[in-house]
Amino acid sequence: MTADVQSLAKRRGFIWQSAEIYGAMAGFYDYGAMGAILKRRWEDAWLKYFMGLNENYYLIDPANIMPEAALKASGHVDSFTDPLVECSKCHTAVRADQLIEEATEQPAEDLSLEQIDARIAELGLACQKCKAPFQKARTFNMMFQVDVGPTGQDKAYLRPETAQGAYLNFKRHFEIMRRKLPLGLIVIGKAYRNEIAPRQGVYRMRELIQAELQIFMDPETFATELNLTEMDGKEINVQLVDMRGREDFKPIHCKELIEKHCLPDFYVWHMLKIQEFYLKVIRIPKEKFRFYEKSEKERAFYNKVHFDIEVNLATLGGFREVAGLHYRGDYDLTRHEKGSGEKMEVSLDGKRVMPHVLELSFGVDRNVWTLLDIHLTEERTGVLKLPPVLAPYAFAVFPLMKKDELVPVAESIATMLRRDYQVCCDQSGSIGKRYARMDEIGTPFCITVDFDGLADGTVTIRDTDTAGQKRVKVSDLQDIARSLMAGTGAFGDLQ
RNA sequence: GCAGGUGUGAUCUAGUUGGUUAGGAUUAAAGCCUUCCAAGCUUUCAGCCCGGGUUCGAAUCCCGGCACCUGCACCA
Repeated sequence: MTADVQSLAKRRGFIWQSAEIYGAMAGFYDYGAMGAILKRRWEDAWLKYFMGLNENYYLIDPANIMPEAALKASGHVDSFTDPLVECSKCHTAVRADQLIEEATEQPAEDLSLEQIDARIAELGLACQKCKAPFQKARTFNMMFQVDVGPTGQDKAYLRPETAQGAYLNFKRHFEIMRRKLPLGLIVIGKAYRNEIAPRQGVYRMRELIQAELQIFMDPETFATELNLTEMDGKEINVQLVDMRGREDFKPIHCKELIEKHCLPDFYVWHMLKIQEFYLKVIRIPKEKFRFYEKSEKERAFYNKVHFDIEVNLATLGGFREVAGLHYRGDYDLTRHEKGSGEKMEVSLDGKRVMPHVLELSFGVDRNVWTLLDIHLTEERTGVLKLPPVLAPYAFAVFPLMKKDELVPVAESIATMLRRDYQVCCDQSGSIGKRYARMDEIGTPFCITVDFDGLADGTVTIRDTDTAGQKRVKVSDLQDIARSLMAGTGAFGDLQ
Protein backbone atom coordinates (compact mmCIF):
# COMPACT_ATOMS: atom_id res chain seq x y z
CA MET A 1 0.00 0.00 0.00
CA THR A 2 2.78 2.39 0.90
CA ALA A 3 4.61 1.63 -2.29
CA ASP A 4 1.47 2.18 -4.33
CA VAL A 5 0.84 5.69 -3.10
CA GLN A 6 4.47 6.62 -3.36
CA SER A 7 4.84 5.20 -6.83
CA LEU A 8 1.64 6.85 -8.01
CA ALA A 9 2.74 10.14 -6.49
CA LYS A 10 5.81 9.96 -8.67
CA ARG A 11 4.37 8.39 -11.77
CA ARG A 12 1.45 10.75 -12.05
CA GLY A 13 3.22 13.96 -11.15
CA PHE A 14 2.28 14.67 -7.54
CA ILE A 15 5.37 14.71 -5.34
CA TRP A 16 8.87 13.28 -5.11
CA GLN A 17 12.30 13.96 -3.70
CA SER A 18 13.92 17.21 -4.61
CA ALA A 19 17.13 17.37 -6.67
CA GLU A 20 16.71 13.73 -7.71
CA ILE A 21 19.15 13.98 -10.59
CA TYR A 22 21.93 14.95 -8.19
CA GLY A 23 21.15 12.17 -5.76
CA ALA A 24 18.78 14.22 -3.60
CA MET A 25 18.97 15.54 -0.05
CA ALA A 26 16.90 14.05 2.72
CA GLY A 27 13.95 16.10 3.83
CA PHE A 28 13.31 18.10 0.69
CA TYR A 29 10.50 17.47 -1.77
CA ASP A 30 9.25 18.88 -5.06
CA TYR A 31 5.61 19.09 -6.09
CA GLY A 32 4.98 18.24 -9.73
CA ALA A 33 2.30 19.19 -12.23
CA MET A 34 -0.54 17.45 -10.41
CA GLY A 35 0.79 17.86 -6.89
CA ALA A 36 1.35 21.59 -7.02
CA ILE A 37 -2.21 22.23 -8.12
CA LEU A 38 -3.62 19.72 -5.66
CA LYS A 39 -1.73 21.49 -2.89
CA ARG A 40 -3.01 24.86 -4.08
CA ARG A 41 -6.58 23.56 -4.08
CA TRP A 42 -6.15 22.24 -0.55
CA GLU A 43 -4.81 25.60 0.55
CA ASP A 44 -7.67 27.40 -1.15
CA ALA A 45 -10.25 25.14 0.48
CA TRP A 46 -8.56 25.56 3.84
CA LEU A 47 -8.34 29.34 3.47
CA LYS A 48 -11.94 29.66 2.41
CA TYR A 49 -13.12 27.61 5.35
CA PHE A 50 -11.04 29.09 8.15
CA MET A 51 -10.95 32.67 6.97
CA GLY A 52 -14.71 32.33 6.79
CA LEU A 53 -14.96 31.68 10.52
CA ASN A 54 -14.92 35.41 11.24
CA GLU A 55 -15.00 38.55 9.14
CA ASN A 56 -12.02 39.90 11.04
CA TYR A 57 -9.68 37.13 9.87
CA TYR A 58 -7.13 37.98 7.16
CA LEU A 59 -4.47 36.39 5.02
CA ILE A 60 -1.03 37.96 5.40
CA ASP A 61 2.35 37.00 4.00
CA PRO A 62 5.33 37.78 6.23
CA ALA A 63 8.98 37.31 5.27
CA ASN A 64 10.60 33.89 5.52
CA ILE A 65 13.84 35.26 6.94
CA MET A 66 13.63 36.67 10.43
CA PRO A 67 16.16 38.66 12.45
CA GLU A 68 17.80 36.92 15.34
CA ALA A 69 16.27 39.26 17.90
CA ALA A 70 12.75 38.18 16.99
CA LEU A 71 13.60 34.50 17.33
CA LYS A 72 15.51 35.20 20.49
CA ALA A 73 12.36 36.70 21.95
CA SER A 74 10.21 33.81 20.76
CA GLY A 75 12.55 31.41 22.50
CA HIS A 76 13.75 29.65 19.37
CA VAL A 77 17.38 30.73 19.48
CA ASP A 78 17.76 29.16 22.91
CA SER A 79 15.15 26.44 23.05
CA PHE A 80 15.30 25.25 19.47
CA THR A 81 18.91 24.38 20.19
CA ASP A 82 19.82 21.11 21.85
CA PRO A 83 23.11 20.52 23.60
CA LEU A 84 24.25 17.08 22.54
CA VAL A 85 27.00 14.86 23.81
CA GLU A 86 28.18 11.93 21.78
CA CYS A 87 29.83 8.75 22.99
CA SER A 88 33.43 8.56 21.81
CA LYS A 89 33.11 4.88 21.08
CA CYS A 90 29.61 3.94 19.95
CA HIS A 91 28.62 7.46 18.88
CA THR A 92 25.28 7.36 20.58
CA ALA A 93 24.13 10.94 20.94
CA VAL A 94 22.12 12.03 23.95
CA ARG A 95 20.72 15.32 25.11
CA ALA A 96 23.33 16.68 27.50
CA ASP A 97 20.86 18.63 29.61
CA GLN A 98 18.61 15.63 30.09
CA LEU A 99 21.59 13.49 31.02
CA ILE A 100 22.65 15.88 33.75
CA GLU A 101 19.10 16.41 34.94
CA GLU A 102 18.67 12.68 35.38
CA ALA A 103 21.89 12.38 37.33
CA THR A 104 21.42 15.41 39.55
CA GLU A 105 17.64 15.78 39.53
CA GLN A 106 18.18 19.46 39.06
CA PRO A 107 17.33 21.55 36.00
CA ALA A 108 20.29 21.81 33.64
CA GLU A 109 18.69 23.67 30.78
CA ASP A 110 20.64 26.87 31.17
CA LEU A 111 24.13 25.40 31.35
CA SER A 112 26.70 26.51 28.77
CA LEU A 113 28.68 23.97 26.81
CA GLU A 114 31.69 24.49 29.06
CA GLN A 115 29.56 24.03 32.15
CA ILE A 116 28.08 20.87 30.69
CA ASP A 117 31.52 19.39 30.05
CA ALA A 118 32.56 20.35 33.57
CA ARG A 119 29.45 18.81 35.12
CA ILE A 120 29.84 15.59 33.15
CA ALA A 121 33.46 15.27 34.30
CA GLU A 122 32.49 16.13 37.86
CA LEU A 123 29.68 13.58 37.95
CA GLY A 124 31.74 10.98 36.12
CA LEU A 125 29.00 10.45 33.54
CA ALA A 126 29.72 8.01 30.73
CA CYS A 127 27.82 6.45 27.89
CA GLN A 128 24.99 4.34 29.25
CA LYS A 129 25.40 1.75 26.55
CA CYS A 130 29.10 1.03 26.43
CA LYS A 131 30.53 2.98 29.37
CA ALA A 132 32.96 4.86 27.16
CA PRO A 133 33.57 8.56 27.90
CA PHE A 134 31.68 11.29 26.07
CA GLN A 135 33.12 13.67 23.54
CA LYS A 136 32.86 17.41 24.16
CA ALA A 137 29.34 18.78 24.23
CA ARG A 138 28.16 20.63 21.13
CA THR A 139 25.01 22.45 20.24
CA PHE A 140 22.66 21.51 17.54
CA ASN A 141 20.35 24.25 16.38
CA MET A 142 17.38 23.16 14.36
CA MET A 143 17.15 26.55 12.65
CA PHE A 144 18.89 27.35 9.38
CA GLN A 145 21.08 30.35 9.94
CA VAL A 146 21.59 32.86 7.15
CA ASP A 147 24.03 35.73 6.89
CA VAL A 148 22.35 38.89 5.71
CA GLY A 149 24.11 41.67 3.87
CA PRO A 150 27.58 41.93 2.34
CA THR A 151 29.42 41.49 5.61
CA GLY A 152 26.96 39.00 6.97
CA GLN A 153 26.90 40.79 10.25
CA ASP A 154 23.14 40.76 10.62
CA LYS A 155 22.36 37.36 11.98
CA ALA A 156 19.09 35.90 10.87
CA TYR A 157 17.30 32.59 10.43
CA LEU A 158 14.85 30.99 8.09
CA ARG A 159 11.68 30.91 10.14
CA PRO A 160 11.13 27.63 11.95
CA GLU A 161 7.38 28.24 11.99
CA THR A 162 5.11 30.70 10.21
CA ALA A 163 3.44 31.74 13.43
CA GLN A 164 6.12 34.21 14.47
CA GLY A 165 5.47 36.35 11.40
CA ALA A 166 1.88 36.72 12.51
CA TYR A 167 2.86 37.70 16.06
CA LEU A 168 5.28 40.32 14.77
CA ASN A 169 2.51 41.78 12.66
CA PHE A 170 -0.19 41.75 15.30
CA LYS A 171 0.09 45.29 16.53
CA ARG A 172 0.02 46.89 13.11
CA HIS A 173 -2.92 44.81 11.95
CA PHE A 174 -4.82 45.57 15.09
CA GLU A 175 -4.50 49.26 14.16
CA ILE A 176 -5.17 48.76 10.44
CA MET A 177 -8.23 46.60 11.05
CA ARG A 178 -9.78 49.13 13.38
CA ARG A 179 -8.87 47.79 16.78
CA LYS A 180 -11.16 44.80 17.03
CA LEU A 181 -10.80 41.45 18.69
CA PRO A 182 -10.82 38.70 17.79
CA LEU A 183 -8.33 39.38 15.07
CA GLY A 184 -7.18 36.46 12.97
CA LEU A 185 -3.96 36.46 11.00
CA ILE A 186 -3.46 33.66 8.53
CA VAL A 187 -0.16 32.63 7.04
CA ILE A 188 0.30 29.94 4.42
CA GLY A 189 3.96 29.50 3.67
CA LYS A 190 7.23 27.76 4.13
CA ALA A 191 8.96 26.99 7.40
CA TYR A 192 12.40 25.48 7.80
CA ARG A 193 13.78 23.02 10.33
CA ASN A 194 17.16 21.39 10.13
CA GLU A 195 15.99 17.97 11.25
CA ILE A 196 18.75 15.62 12.33
CA ALA A 197 17.41 12.65 10.48
CA PRO A 198 14.24 13.29 8.50
CA ARG A 199 12.46 10.15 7.45
CA GLN A 200 9.05 8.81 6.55
CA GLY A 201 8.66 10.81 3.36
CA VAL A 202 6.77 14.06 3.55
CA TYR A 203 5.89 13.46 7.17
CA ARG A 204 9.09 15.08 8.37
CA MET A 205 10.66 17.60 6.08
CA ARG A 206 13.36 20.20 6.44
CA GLU A 207 11.45 22.65 4.30
CA LEU A 208 7.77 22.40 4.97
CA ILE A 209 4.60 24.31 4.33
CA GLN A 210 2.36 25.45 7.12
CA ALA A 211 -1.12 26.87 7.02
CA GLU A 212 -1.82 28.65 10.26
CA LEU A 213 -4.52 30.80 11.74
CA GLN A 214 -3.46 32.81 14.76
CA ILE A 215 -6.49 34.15 16.56
CA PHE A 216 -5.77 37.07 18.86
CA MET A 217 -8.58 37.38 21.35
CA ASP A 218 -9.74 38.37 24.78
CA PRO A 219 -10.31 35.07 26.58
CA GLU A 220 -13.06 36.64 28.67
CA THR A 221 -15.21 37.70 25.75
CA PHE A 222 -14.10 35.48 22.88
CA ALA A 223 -16.84 32.91 23.38
CA THR A 224 -19.54 35.56 23.01
CA GLU A 225 -18.32 36.17 19.47
CA LEU A 226 -18.95 32.54 18.55
CA ASN A 227 -22.18 30.77 17.83
CA LEU A 228 -21.82 28.26 20.64
CA THR A 229 -25.20 26.71 19.98
CA GLU A 230 -23.64 25.06 16.95
CA MET A 231 -22.13 22.60 19.41
CA ASP A 232 -25.52 21.41 20.67
CA GLY A 233 -25.75 17.66 20.39
CA LYS A 234 -22.52 17.45 18.44
CA GLU A 235 -19.82 14.90 19.16
CA ILE A 236 -16.10 15.11 18.57
CA ASN A 237 -13.71 12.19 18.06
CA VAL A 238 -11.24 12.45 20.90
CA GLN A 239 -8.55 10.33 22.42
CA LEU A 240 -7.90 11.63 25.90
CA VAL A 241 -4.63 10.84 27.63
CA ASP A 242 -6.23 8.19 29.84
CA MET A 243 -7.69 6.41 26.82
CA ARG A 244 -4.29 5.62 25.36
CA GLY A 245 -3.61 1.98 24.73
CA ARG A 246 -7.25 1.14 25.29
CA GLU A 247 -9.12 2.81 22.46
CA ASP A 248 -8.19 4.92 19.45
CA PHE A 249 -10.85 7.48 20.21
CA LYS A 250 -14.36 7.95 21.45
CA PRO A 251 -16.98 10.40 20.18
CA ILE A 252 -17.61 12.78 23.06
CA HIS A 253 -20.28 15.47 23.24
CA CYS A 254 -18.98 19.04 23.09
CA LYS A 255 -20.87 19.77 26.27
CA GLU A 256 -19.08 17.00 28.10
CA LEU A 257 -15.68 18.19 26.91
CA ILE A 258 -16.45 21.63 28.30
CA GLU A 259 -18.12 20.68 31.54
CA LYS A 260 -16.48 17.43 32.52
CA HIS A 261 -13.07 17.80 30.94
CA CYS A 262 -12.82 21.54 31.62
CA LEU A 263 -11.86 22.62 28.12
CA PRO A 264 -12.63 26.25 27.28
CA ASP A 265 -15.86 26.56 25.29
CA PHE A 266 -14.15 28.53 22.53
CA TYR A 267 -11.54 25.79 22.25
CA VAL A 268 -14.14 23.06 21.82
CA TRP A 269 -16.01 25.18 19.26
CA HIS A 270 -12.85 25.30 17.18
CA MET A 271 -12.37 21.56 17.57
CA LEU A 272 -15.81 21.13 16.10
CA LYS A 273 -14.98 23.43 13.18
CA ILE A 274 -11.75 21.60 12.46
CA GLN A 275 -13.53 18.26 12.59
CA GLU A 276 -16.15 19.58 10.19
CA PHE A 277 -13.42 20.73 7.81
CA TYR A 278 -11.86 17.29 7.73
CA LEU A 279 -15.07 15.30 7.57
CA LYS A 280 -17.09 17.47 5.21
CA VAL A 281 -14.64 19.40 3.06
CA ILE A 282 -11.74 16.97 2.85
CA ARG A 283 -14.00 13.93 3.24
CA ILE A 284 -11.92 12.00 5.71
CA PRO A 285 -13.91 8.98 6.92
CA LYS A 286 -15.12 9.61 10.43
CA GLU A 287 -13.39 6.56 11.89
CA LYS A 288 -10.03 7.77 10.61
CA PHE A 289 -10.12 11.13 12.32
CA ARG A 290 -9.44 12.10 15.91
CA PHE A 291 -8.18 14.73 18.29
CA TYR A 292 -5.22 13.45 20.28
CA GLU A 293 -4.74 14.98 23.68
CA LYS A 294 -1.16 15.85 24.55
CA SER A 295 -0.16 15.16 28.11
CA GLU A 296 1.19 17.94 30.27
CA LYS A 297 4.66 16.55 29.81
CA GLU A 298 4.38 16.32 26.05
CA ARG A 299 3.08 19.78 25.35
CA ALA A 300 5.12 22.96 25.44
CA PHE A 301 4.86 24.76 28.75
CA TYR A 302 3.15 27.79 27.20
CA ASN A 303 0.33 25.74 25.73
CA LYS A 304 -2.58 25.82 28.12
CA VAL A 305 -4.51 23.33 26.02
CA HIS A 306 -3.12 21.22 23.23
CA PHE A 307 -4.69 18.56 21.06
CA ASP A 308 -3.18 17.28 17.86
CA ILE A 309 -5.40 16.52 14.92
CA GLU A 310 -4.64 13.06 13.64
CA VAL A 311 -5.67 11.00 10.64
CA ASN A 312 -5.23 7.27 10.39
CA LEU A 313 -2.87 6.85 7.45
CA ALA A 314 -2.20 3.44 5.97
CA THR A 315 1.06 4.63 4.43
CA LEU A 316 2.38 5.77 7.79
CA GLY A 317 1.06 2.93 9.85
CA GLY A 318 -1.66 4.50 11.96
CA PHE A 319 -2.91 7.78 13.38
CA ARG A 320 -0.48 10.58 12.53
CA GLU A 321 -0.48 14.28 13.32
CA VAL A 322 -1.62 16.54 10.51
CA ALA A 323 -2.50 19.66 12.49
CA GLY A 324 -2.62 21.08 15.98
CA LEU A 325 -4.94 23.29 18.01
CA HIS A 326 -3.00 25.20 20.63
CA TYR A 327 -4.24 27.62 23.20
CA ARG A 328 -1.02 29.54 23.79
CA GLY A 329 -2.30 32.12 26.22
CA ASP A 330 -0.49 35.45 26.10
CA TYR A 331 2.93 33.84 25.91
CA ASP A 332 3.82 35.01 22.41
CA LEU A 333 2.78 38.63 22.66
CA THR A 334 4.32 38.97 26.09
CA ARG A 335 7.60 37.63 24.81
CA HIS A 336 7.63 39.97 21.84
CA GLU A 337 6.65 42.89 24.01
CA LYS A 338 9.67 42.20 26.17
CA GLY A 339 11.93 41.47 23.23
CA SER A 340 11.02 44.47 21.10
CA GLY A 341 9.94 47.01 23.68
CA GLU A 342 6.77 47.49 21.65
CA LYS A 343 3.57 47.48 23.71
CA MET A 344 1.36 44.59 22.70
CA GLU A 345 -1.39 45.24 25.19
CA VAL A 346 -4.47 46.77 23.59
CA SER A 347 -7.26 48.91 24.90
CA LEU A 348 -10.86 47.83 24.36
CA ASP A 349 -13.77 49.77 25.80
CA GLY A 350 -11.47 51.21 28.39
CA LYS A 351 -10.22 47.76 29.35
CA ARG A 352 -6.56 46.95 28.84
CA VAL A 353 -6.02 43.47 27.46
CA MET A 354 -2.99 41.45 26.53
CA PRO A 355 -4.58 39.32 23.80
CA HIS A 356 -4.36 35.58 24.08
CA VAL A 357 -3.59 33.43 21.07
CA LEU A 358 -5.52 30.42 19.85
CA GLU A 359 -3.42 28.82 17.16
CA LEU A 360 -4.73 26.53 14.42
CA SER A 361 -1.66 25.06 12.82
CA PHE A 362 -1.75 22.72 9.82
CA GLY A 363 1.06 20.93 8.03
CA VAL A 364 0.18 21.37 4.38
CA ASP A 365 2.50 18.69 3.01
CA ARG A 366 1.14 16.15 5.44
CA ASN A 367 -2.38 17.12 4.52
CA VAL A 368 -1.71 16.77 0.80
CA TRP A 369 -0.18 13.36 1.49
CA THR A 370 -3.27 12.55 3.53
CA LEU A 371 -5.42 13.24 0.47
CA LEU A 372 -3.48 10.68 -1.52
CA ASP A 373 -3.35 8.16 1.32
CA ILE A 374 -7.03 8.35 2.18
CA HIS A 375 -8.59 8.81 -1.21
CA LEU A 376 -6.53 6.44 -3.34
CA THR A 377 -8.36 3.13 -3.66
CA GLU A 378 -7.59 0.04 -5.69
CA GLU A 379 -11.05 -0.80 -6.97
CA ARG A 380 -10.83 -1.11 -10.73
CA THR A 381 -7.39 0.31 -11.19
CA GLY A 382 -6.01 3.04 -8.98
CA VAL A 383 -8.86 5.45 -8.30
CA LEU A 384 -8.24 8.70 -6.49
CA LYS A 385 -11.60 9.73 -5.12
CA LEU A 386 -10.91 13.38 -4.45
CA PRO A 387 -13.59 15.85 -3.49
CA PRO A 388 -14.21 17.80 -6.73
CA VAL A 389 -13.00 21.10 -5.29
CA LEU A 390 -9.58 19.57 -4.67
CA ALA A 391 -9.08 17.78 -7.98
CA PRO A 392 -6.31 19.05 -10.27
CA TYR A 393 -8.64 18.66 -13.25
CA ALA A 394 -12.33 19.22 -12.64
CA PHE A 395 -13.35 17.64 -15.94
CA ALA A 396 -12.02 15.58 -18.78
CA VAL A 397 -13.62 15.63 -22.21
CA PHE A 398 -13.12 12.75 -24.63
CA PRO A 399 -14.32 11.82 -28.08
CA LEU A 400 -15.32 8.16 -27.81
CA MET A 401 -12.92 7.50 -30.67
CA LYS A 402 -10.52 9.55 -32.67
CA LYS A 403 -13.00 10.29 -35.46
CA ASP A 404 -13.50 13.49 -37.39
CA GLU A 405 -17.17 13.70 -36.37
CA LEU A 406 -16.44 13.45 -32.64
CA VAL A 407 -13.18 15.28 -32.04
CA PRO A 408 -14.31 18.85 -32.83
CA VAL A 409 -17.40 18.47 -30.63
CA ALA A 410 -15.25 17.33 -27.72
CA GLU A 411 -12.86 20.19 -28.26
CA SER A 412 -15.61 22.77 -28.29
CA ILE A 413 -17.04 21.41 -25.04
CA ALA A 414 -13.59 21.51 -23.48
CA THR A 415 -13.13 25.10 -24.60
CA MET A 416 -16.47 26.04 -23.10
CA LEU A 417 -15.71 24.45 -19.72
CA ARG A 418 -12.21 25.88 -19.62
CA ARG A 419 -13.63 29.33 -19.05
CA ASP A 420 -14.36 28.25 -15.48
CA TYR A 421 -12.49 25.03 -14.79
CA GLN A 422 -9.30 23.12 -15.37
CA VAL A 423 -10.16 20.66 -18.14
CA CYS A 424 -8.24 17.80 -19.69
CA CYS A 425 -9.08 16.95 -23.31
CA ASP A 426 -7.63 13.75 -24.74
CA GLN A 427 -8.32 11.68 -27.84
CA SER A 428 -5.46 9.19 -27.88
CA GLY A 429 -5.73 5.45 -27.32
CA SER A 430 -8.78 3.65 -26.04
CA ILE A 431 -11.53 5.26 -24.03
CA GLY A 432 -10.89 2.87 -21.16
CA LYS A 433 -7.29 3.90 -20.89
CA ARG A 434 -8.25 7.54 -20.81
CA TYR A 435 -10.78 6.90 -18.05
CA ALA A 436 -8.17 4.97 -16.08
CA ARG A 437 -5.70 7.82 -16.39
CA MET A 438 -8.22 10.27 -15.02
CA ASP A 439 -9.11 7.82 -12.24
CA GLU A 440 -5.50 7.89 -11.08
CA ILE A 441 -5.17 11.65 -10.89
CA GLY A 442 -8.58 12.11 -9.35
CA THR A 443 -10.49 13.89 -12.11
CA PRO A 444 -14.03 13.58 -10.74
CA PHE A 445 -16.01 13.79 -13.99
CA CYS A 446 -15.34 12.57 -17.52
CA ILE A 447 -17.51 13.77 -20.41
CA THR A 448 -17.59 11.59 -23.51
CA VAL A 449 -18.88 12.53 -26.96
CA ASP A 450 -20.26 9.49 -28.76
CA PHE A 451 -22.15 8.81 -31.97
CA ASP A 452 -25.56 8.49 -30.30
CA GLY A 453 -25.14 11.92 -28.83
CA LEU A 454 -24.19 13.58 -32.10
CA ALA A 455 -27.73 13.18 -33.34
CA ASP A 456 -29.55 14.56 -30.30
CA GLY A 457 -26.95 16.90 -28.83
CA THR A 458 -26.12 14.82 -25.77
CA VAL A 459 -22.97 13.46 -24.14
CA THR A 460 -22.32 11.00 -21.37
CA ILE A 461 -20.90 12.14 -18.07
CA ARG A 462 -19.07 9.67 -15.88
CA ASP A 463 -18.61 9.85 -12.13
CA THR A 464 -15.12 8.69 -11.16
CA ASP A 465 -16.11 7.51 -7.68
CA THR A 466 -18.61 4.99 -9.01
CA ALA A 467 -17.78 4.74 -12.74
CA GLY A 468 -21.49 5.30 -13.30
CA GLN A 469 -22.63 7.24 -16.34
CA LYS A 470 -25.54 9.52 -17.25
CA ARG A 471 -26.54 11.01 -20.55
CA VAL A 472 -27.06 14.76 -20.48
CA LYS A 473 -27.72 17.54 -22.97
CA VAL A 474 -24.72 19.53 -24.11
CA SER A 475 -26.78 22.67 -23.61
CA ASP A 476 -27.17 21.80 -19.92
CA LEU A 477 -23.50 21.07 -19.36
CA GLN A 478 -22.51 24.42 -17.96
CA ASP A 479 -25.25 24.38 -15.36
CA ILE A 480 -24.48 20.78 -14.47
CA ALA A 481 -20.78 21.54 -14.17
CA ARG A 482 -21.49 24.47 -11.90
CA SER A 483 -23.72 22.53 -9.54
CA LEU A 484 -21.38 19.51 -9.41
CA MET A 485 -18.38 21.66 -8.63
CA ALA A 486 -20.16 23.92 -6.18
CA GLY A 487 -21.53 20.87 -4.43
CA THR A 488 -25.10 22.11 -4.81
CA GLY A 489 -25.94 19.08 -6.91
CA ALA A 490 -24.75 15.51 -6.74
CA PHE A 491 -24.00 13.23 -9.66
CA GLY A 492 -26.61 10.79 -8.44
CA ASP A 493 -29.31 13.47 -8.77
CA LEU A 494 -28.71 14.01 -12.49
CA GLN A 495 -31.58 12.86 -14.73
C1' G B 1 24.06 10.39 13.95
C1' C B 2 24.76 4.70 15.08
C1' A B 3 23.73 -0.57 13.41
C1' G B 4 21.75 -3.70 9.61
C1' G B 5 19.56 -3.98 4.74
C1' U B 6 18.70 -1.90 -0.15
C1' G B 7 19.75 1.11 -4.81
C1' U B 8 18.73 -1.62 -12.68
C1' G B 9 14.42 2.93 -18.17
C1' A B 10 8.88 7.18 -15.92
C1' U B 11 6.90 2.75 -12.70
C1' C B 12 7.57 -2.52 -11.08
C1' U B 13 11.26 -5.79 -11.70
C1' A B 14 15.02 -10.23 -14.08
C1' G B 15 20.11 -10.55 -14.11
C1' U B 16 25.73 -10.53 -9.03
C1' U B 17 30.80 -17.86 -7.90
C1' G B 18 32.94 -10.88 -12.71
C1' G B 19 32.43 -12.54 -19.24
C1' U B 20 28.60 -10.98 -25.82
C1' U B 21 24.59 -5.53 -28.07
C1' A B 22 21.48 -5.61 -19.48
C1' G B 23 15.94 -9.02 -20.39
C1' G B 24 10.71 -8.47 -19.27
C1' A B 25 6.03 -6.15 -17.80
C1' U B 26 3.45 -1.73 -17.24
C1' U B 27 3.48 3.37 -18.59
C1' A B 28 4.45 7.16 -22.33
C1' A B 29 4.63 8.80 -27.67
C1' A B 30 3.23 7.76 -33.06
C1' G B 31 0.18 4.81 -36.23
C1' C B 32 -3.51 0.94 -37.50
C1' C B 33 -7.88 -1.04 -35.52
C1' U B 34 -11.93 -0.13 -32.26
C1' U B 35 -19.42 2.52 -31.17
C1' C B 36 -17.63 3.23 -23.42
C1' C B 37 -13.84 1.34 -18.97
C1' A B 38 -5.71 0.30 -18.79
C1' A B 39 -8.34 -4.75 -25.47
C1' G B 40 -5.16 -6.12 -29.89
C1' C B 41 -1.16 -5.27 -33.58
C1' U B 42 3.23 -2.32 -35.36
C1' U B 43 6.93 1.19 -34.30
C1' U B 44 9.57 4.51 -31.06
C1' C B 45 11.70 6.94 -26.61
C1' A B 46 14.10 5.48 -22.18
C1' G B 47 18.05 2.28 -17.42
C1' C B 48 22.69 -0.39 -14.00
C1' C B 49 22.49 6.06 -7.63
C1' C B 50 27.33 9.12 -7.85
C1' G B 51 32.83 9.03 -7.63
C1' G B 52 37.22 6.25 -7.27
C1' G B 53 39.80 1.39 -7.21
C1' U B 54 40.90 -3.99 -8.53
C1' U B 55 40.70 -6.55 -13.42
C1' C B 56 42.08 -8.16 -20.10
C1' G B 57 36.87 -7.26 -18.67
C1' A B 58 32.50 -4.54 -13.27
C1' A B 59 25.27 -3.80 -12.79
C1' U B 60 28.06 -7.84 -10.23
C1' C B 61 34.07 -7.44 -6.17
C1' C B 62 36.52 -3.38 -2.84
C1' C B 63 36.63 1.85 -0.84
C1' G B 64 34.22 6.64 -0.26
C1' G B 65 29.79 9.55 -0.87
C1' C B 66 24.39 10.17 -1.54
C1' A B 67 19.51 8.37 -0.98
C1' C B 68 15.73 5.00 0.72
C1' C B 69 13.87 1.07 4.33
C1' U B 70 14.00 -1.12 9.51
C1' G B 71 15.62 -0.57 14.63
C1' C B 72 17.96 2.93 18.20
C1' A B 73 18.63 8.11 19.09
C1' C B 74 16.51 12.86 17.70
C1' C B 75 11.60 15.38 16.54
C1' A B 76 11.73 23.14 21.09
